[in-house]
Amino acid sequence: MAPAKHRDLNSLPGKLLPWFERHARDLPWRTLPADRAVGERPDPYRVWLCEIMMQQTTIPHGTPYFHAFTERWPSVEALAAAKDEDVMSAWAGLGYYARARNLLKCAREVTARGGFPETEAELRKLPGIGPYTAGAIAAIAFDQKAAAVDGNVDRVFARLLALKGEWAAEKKVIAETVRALVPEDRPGEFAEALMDLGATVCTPTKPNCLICPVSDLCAARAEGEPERYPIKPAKVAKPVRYGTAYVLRVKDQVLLVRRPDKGLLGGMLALPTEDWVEGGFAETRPPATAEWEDIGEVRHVFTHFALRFRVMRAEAARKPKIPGAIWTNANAVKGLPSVFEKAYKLALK
DNA sequence: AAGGCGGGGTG
DNA sequence: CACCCAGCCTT
Repeated sequence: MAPAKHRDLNSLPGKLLPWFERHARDLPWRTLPADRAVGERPDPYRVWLCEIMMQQTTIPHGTPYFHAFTERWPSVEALAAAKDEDVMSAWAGLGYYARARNLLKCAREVTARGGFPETEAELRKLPGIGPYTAGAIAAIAFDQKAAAVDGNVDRVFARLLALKGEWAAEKKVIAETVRALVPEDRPGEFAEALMDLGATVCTPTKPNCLICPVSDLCAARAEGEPERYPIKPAKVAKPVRYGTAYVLRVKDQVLLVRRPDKGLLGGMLALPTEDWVEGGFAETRPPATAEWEDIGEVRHVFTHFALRFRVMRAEAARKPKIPGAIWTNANAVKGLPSVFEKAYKLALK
């Protein structure tokens, strides 16, 4: 039996936590080490909200949304009582809209049961809470001995251990390694410290090993090319899809629709559009008969394809009967996902 | 295990 | 252009 790789890292928490006391990022949802030391704990609602919001999202992009949500819905009960369309609208532009749908589901389940569960296993059962988020909430909000392994932590440990194997398998090694290192007394600070190390020191392209508190433990550093890790599979090229958005004006109103809950941009307010296809622009099927004018094109990149989006505009004297139509004041349009926001802005010119 | 699912910032 | 980011869910 080979010795576990984490055996070499037993001194890591003792080096990392003192560093964190000096260099923790002061984020709006955090309770810093000095305040934790005198017994303060973060509000579980804010911890949960920020964790969901920051999934696959940069802190600068997500932070304004965190402020907007906590101001408008200060508690999980307040959020649970919100209207679906208000929450989806407030989430517009943040992306991964299934998060917003699950956020509401989760808020309502939590409110119904009288508060957040405190263990990783129970948190994991709630919608939108996966392995990372369950560990993060349990550790940060409830002082549970749980690990929070996000992209930062994956990168840090890929380097500490100089992992060269298949990435999906190595991520499991990392998860077990981190789990074994979580200190009993300060699991939340340990989770935040690892993330901060990855975000501010052990960065993707130019890790700053000279200021790293655990560089002496790092196998990749010893090899000399830490930036070579993590070794991930090559990404496949994104195909291009083509689509058309329709901006139909009737006096001061514009035609919007709501997309079905499942699938791309699910549950979001949108401009009418057909399915987007590869190979070129298809025949147009506008939502109403009118004098349609080709306004131009916007481009947008999604996770697994790029979109060339042609924008058509027309003006009608009266509102045609259109099932599902959401007629909206043209100057008060809000809550559109970015791709439709781009298209609509083009049509306003 | 693999693929769907946003958006913006950075080099 | 590519890669990355406080990942989760479905199939």
